[in-house]
Amino acid sequence: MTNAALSDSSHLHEVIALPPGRALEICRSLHSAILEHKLVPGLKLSEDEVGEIYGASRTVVRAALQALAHSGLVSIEKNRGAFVAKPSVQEAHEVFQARALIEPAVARLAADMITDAQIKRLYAHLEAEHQALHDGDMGKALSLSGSFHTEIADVADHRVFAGMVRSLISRSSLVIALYWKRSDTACESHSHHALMDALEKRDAGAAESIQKSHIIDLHSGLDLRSKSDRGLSLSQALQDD
Amino acid sequence: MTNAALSDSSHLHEVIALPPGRALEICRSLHSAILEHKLVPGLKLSEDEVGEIYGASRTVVRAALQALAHSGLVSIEKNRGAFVAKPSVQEAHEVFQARALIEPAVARLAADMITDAQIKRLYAHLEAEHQALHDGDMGKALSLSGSFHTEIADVADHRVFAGMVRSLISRSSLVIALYWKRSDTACESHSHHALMDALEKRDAGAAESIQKSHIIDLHSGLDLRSKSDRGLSLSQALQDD
DNA sequence: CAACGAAATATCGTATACAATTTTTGAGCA
DNA sequence: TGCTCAAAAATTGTATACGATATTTCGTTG
Repeated sequence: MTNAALSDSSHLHEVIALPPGRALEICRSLHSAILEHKLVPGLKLSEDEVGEIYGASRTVVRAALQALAHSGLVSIEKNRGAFVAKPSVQEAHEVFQARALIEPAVARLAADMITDAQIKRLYAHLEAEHQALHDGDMGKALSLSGSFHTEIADVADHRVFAGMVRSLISRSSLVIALYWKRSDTACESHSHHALMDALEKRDAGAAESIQKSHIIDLHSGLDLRSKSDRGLSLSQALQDD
Repeated sequence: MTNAALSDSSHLHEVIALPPGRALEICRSLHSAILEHKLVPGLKLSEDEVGEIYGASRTVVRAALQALAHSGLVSIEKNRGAFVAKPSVQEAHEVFQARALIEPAVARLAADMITDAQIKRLYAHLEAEHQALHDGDMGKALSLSGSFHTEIADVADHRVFAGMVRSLISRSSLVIALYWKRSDTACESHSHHALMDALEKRDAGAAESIQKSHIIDLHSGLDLRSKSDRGLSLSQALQDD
């Protein structure tokens, strides 16, 4: 089970705008599952099926799916149903461009107001991330790696930016599921440690520039060539026989 | 009636993530009404009442209200219902801080790729804004003033930023309804014309800095002192008798 | 045997009914 | 008059039923 203290779903209600209840629970559960890559992009989320799994009626499930659709994790097609979203190459670029603009500004804010308790908490988070990697639980490691960013936003105590970051992190998770090309997912934690150093020194400028480099680095770890550039054209595929 | 060609609701489905249907129509209608300050912050949006107005069942109305809740225009309280959102002073600051970061970057992008047809369209938009002011239709003028910003985002052709700008503009409208202190709402259009000059020259740097100044100027037009500073304390109110 | 098309099935869209909760009302009392 | 509390009314939360649309199946035909 995901450790609630280190998961980002505890504040989800602030960005999901759903009142507490079963719809929110289903929403959180699906959210976690998608972030851990247990549900792959494109997978169909049938209302009946989801409802049966959680023991809820379609009314409730629909509310949850619509909430996830609003945050970009699910796409709903009229009269066809809900699917785990499949961000296009274009959207993948846009998500990381937005992160490169917003997250450094958020890191700057966080450096100016972080408390000792929060520093401790973030180190514990890194430790959990490290542990998940050690255990070979990639899904959890990825999810924790993302929620590290949302926790920075929480430190900045800026609801509006925090909401944006949460949404961007979620979509990044889908982008990574679709387009990640690097094998060394572990290198991430190095950047996170560097950011922690800057935060601990309350060095806002350093925090901002480290975060910016980190996002750009992540962006460069994606294979965002268009399909035709990736040799998946029909003619080439047929020649392989 | 709002001119559809100049309203920002035509692209709403992209950010609302609601499939076409009556729910989206209700959503759009309420959205416009809130942006035109026909519905004031804090107003209760009863499901039955809204449903009767639009001739739809509560099921559909609920979907619309939840969509609006997610975009921050409506707040839903468990077992109490939906209300037009009432942003706090803190949130008001945050919304304009976010705009000051994002919109200048968007203006820069827009300057790099704006077409002649889009320039023409934007000038027509400014003309409509001017006309609304001349007619004394404040609600429409305010709404058009906001949608000018979302149209810039559309020019930039960046879905992710456009979605954020749309959401921020909507919330700004609520903030203005609650906290606007300046009487000269017309001065806005001067900034918009200056931005158009920069866009027409494809001067990305100028567009960025003009937009940043414009947002900061708007922010400074708000009275965001906390309640106790505004002389609305209980003791002072009682002394007025 | 592949292509087409119609019936059968499955899934979503919407309305409505009932349960749970909140809000209002007003009777009783100090 | 003003307060308390319980009953009534109103409103939201959820389940279910039915109609509309999409998908699949399968028999027919060229």
